[in-house]
Amino acid sequence: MKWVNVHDWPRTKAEAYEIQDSRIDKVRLNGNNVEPELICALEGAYGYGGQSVYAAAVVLTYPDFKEVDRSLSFDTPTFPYIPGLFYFREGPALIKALEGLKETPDVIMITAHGIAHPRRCGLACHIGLDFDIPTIGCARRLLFGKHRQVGVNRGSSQPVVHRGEQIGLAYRSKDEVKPIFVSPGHRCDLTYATNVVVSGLRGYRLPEPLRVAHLLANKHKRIMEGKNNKKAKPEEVDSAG
DNA sequence: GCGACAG
DNA sequence: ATCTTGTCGC
Repeated sequence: MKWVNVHDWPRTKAEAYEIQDSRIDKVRLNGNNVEPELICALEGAYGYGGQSVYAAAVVLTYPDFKEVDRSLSFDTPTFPYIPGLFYFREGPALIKALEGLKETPDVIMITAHGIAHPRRCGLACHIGLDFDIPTIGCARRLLFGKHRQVGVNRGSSQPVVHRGEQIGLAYRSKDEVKPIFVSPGHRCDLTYATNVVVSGLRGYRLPEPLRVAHLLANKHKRIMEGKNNKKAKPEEVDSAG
């Protein structure tokens, strides 16, 4: 895939906010109601000390989820993790992974928020803008907005709202497990995003595409770093052998 | 001022 | 997110 809407990468928080603010009005929440044929899932896994990111992009058929393409990437983020500016930390790794795909999916699902964000411009929105493609945010924790308690049974949900406006959905994807949070990123609405997420559930908390991407990203990381080859602590080096 | 805070 | 083993529970 091609990164079509390229922009400079910020070095400071102020620059990041500037870029984010300039993109808010470009986010579109319509234009997609057709069932996808190919879906892509994006996920990043952090290396030792959280100083490196291994990303995985996997393209699957929909709705049977057979893998047709995958791409792995590595990046050493320079931007810190700041709630609300997550894109500027993990974005480079995710973009690299997407650039390595030969297949072009109809929609991308990402472990992050879309418009359920303080400025309605979460990571999923940015990725959608970057590649001009529909994106769905599916996060494990709430970043912004409020919702009433979600019923304990699978399928229960509550709208995530802010000042009376619904910006996402808290959805119980599995009995007695914490809900997940769905919000559109770009070129789709919440209904579409929810449908795609829910139709991807296969008995686990996360929809199958993200589950696959998650496993892939972690596998990638372990292969590169070695499961038990983390940097030894100094004292262990001295006393060893 | 205090608490919250995607990964 | 990551560090980290076994272990309690369905």
